Order: sequence, then C-alpha cells, then structure tokens
Amino acid sequence: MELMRWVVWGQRRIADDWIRERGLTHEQSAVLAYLSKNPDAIQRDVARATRTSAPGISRLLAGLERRGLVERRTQEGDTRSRRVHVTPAGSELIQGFEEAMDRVEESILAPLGAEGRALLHDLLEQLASRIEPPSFP
Amino acid sequence: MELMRWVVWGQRRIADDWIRERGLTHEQSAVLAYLSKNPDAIQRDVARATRTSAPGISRLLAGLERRGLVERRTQEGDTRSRRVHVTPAGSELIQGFEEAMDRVEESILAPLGAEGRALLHDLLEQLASRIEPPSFP
DNA sequence: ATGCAACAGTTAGCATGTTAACTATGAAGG
DNA sequence: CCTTCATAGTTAACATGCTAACTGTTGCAT
Repeated sequence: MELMRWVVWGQRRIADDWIRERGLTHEQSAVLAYLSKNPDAIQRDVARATRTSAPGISRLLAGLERRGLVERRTQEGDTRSRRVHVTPAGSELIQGFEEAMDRVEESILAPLGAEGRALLHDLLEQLASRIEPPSFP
Repeated sequence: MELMRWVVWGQRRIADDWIRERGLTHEQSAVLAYLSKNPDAIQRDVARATRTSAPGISRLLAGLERRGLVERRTQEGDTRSRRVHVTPAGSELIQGFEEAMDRVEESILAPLGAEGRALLHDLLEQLASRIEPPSFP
C-alpha cells in the first residue's frame, strides 16, 4: 500500500514537468481537461468527477476565470447552477494534456510488459470495485 | 493509473474514521507514528520520510507542539538541528495507529487472496523501484 | 398558494504542499 | 582568523482539501 502511494506520488512528480511549464497546477489542469471533454458541465459535475468538495471547485474555477481560462454563465432555466465553458485561451493552454499524461503513465509503467499491465489493471479493478462509497448518480 | 489514485483515495477515506476520532489529520498521525518509531529524529529526517518539504514539517510540528503532543529541543553539539520527541500525551494518542492502519489496508485488500496480494506487491515493486528520484542518503 | 426539503454556489476558517527568501549555525578553505 | 559554502529551520505567500454555515432557487406536498 505504501508502494501504491509511492508510485502515485512519483507520477505526480513526473507530470509536474508538463504542468508547471504552463503555470498550472495538477488540479487546474485536471479540471481544464475535464471541462474540455464535458463542455456543458456544471460545477457540481466537476466536483464529483474530481472527487473534491464543491467549495474547492468554486474557488479553483474562480481562479481560472480570473485568468481568463474559463467562463461561468448562469443558465436560464435554473439560476442555481452555472455552466462552465473553457475559453479559447484555456483550450489552447490545455492542448496536449491527455497525450502528455499518457506519456507520463507510459514512463511509469515502462518496467512492465503488456501482460504485466493487464494483470495489474485487473488486480486494481478488484480493489477499486469495492470502494466507491459516495453515491454516484 | 487512475485506478491507483482511486484506491489510494479510498484508503485515505477509510483511515479517516480512526484519525478524525482523535482530532488528528493524516499528516499529523503519520508524523507522530514516525516519531514514535524514531525517537531521535530531527525535523529534516521527518521531512524526508514523509516526502514533504521542510517548511511543511516545521509548521506541522509547531502545531503538534502547541497541543503538547511533541517537544522540540535544540541539541548541544549542533544548535541548528532540533530533535523531536513525542510526549506521553502524544504517545498515548497515537497508540494503536499501526494496527488501525493495518486493518484499513486489510479491508482494502480484502477482495484479493494471498497470491493476488503477492502478485500486486511484486508488480508495484517493479514500478516503484524505478522512481525514487530524490537522493536518499 | 404556502411551507419546507433539497440542491447549487459561495464564503470563512483551518491544515496542508510548494517555492522563495531569510536567519543562524557549522565546516572547510585560504 | 576570515571568507565561503552547506545545513537546519523558519516565515511568507499562494493554491489546495476539508467542514460548517450561509444565500438563493427549485420542486413538491399539503
């Protein structure tokens, strides 16, 4: 288990190279990437997807909005929720994120062959399948 | 990889039960446990062991000292470093931490049999062995 | 319609992780 | 002896994760 934390920590470290070059943080880039793939998400969705709290997302998005990377607009039908859109600047900044993260993952998994990765994935699936405690509608 | 983060996150969630009952945080309990096993550590050692920065440990220990859980004393030979000791109150508070964390780990690994765990451990070893970038004297 | 529960966001407060800048001490060199 | 560098710790500033408390809406039941 300590090993798993170690590997996750190492991955975070390696990913830093790409992220810090763009003046972002891990969380900001993760949120930007999520919003790029889910253009009509409301803040609640982002909070659920990132497994963080609503206040955290509210603050993070406020920061991204200050930098002009996202926009938040209240909907007509329901004034409670606000849809979040990535601006062109934000879209350009997060360009290539997925590929870079794939490369990071590849560099971490390098010591393993194809069957080793499949095996690891299967074992982790078994562990993860029993976790998801929060209700996920 | 996302699966690994998911499992680590789940473990943290489960461990919360034991930790929050004592008014501690994950980091505080980890540091207290480390200090219990390494009574003569200086702050630098704690920072290295927890893979965090020196300022973070300085602040965390200041908090623990305010609560009377640890004591920091400057050594005679070298006034730069300060040796950290767990007080009886801190020792009593962290009592049973290892066992509780073992139970948490057990509950996470429950879906796996003995051979599955050994296999997972072996795979993770291969990944972790290639990481340790920071110099670890 | 009215009242109340549920939902979406926000603000505030605390603890943490990080970097940068600073103090203070120790060690090694000339 | 004095300069220089390395070490240990601290403080400050920013972004994050969390809970608690709050505002505003929406929807439903009476």
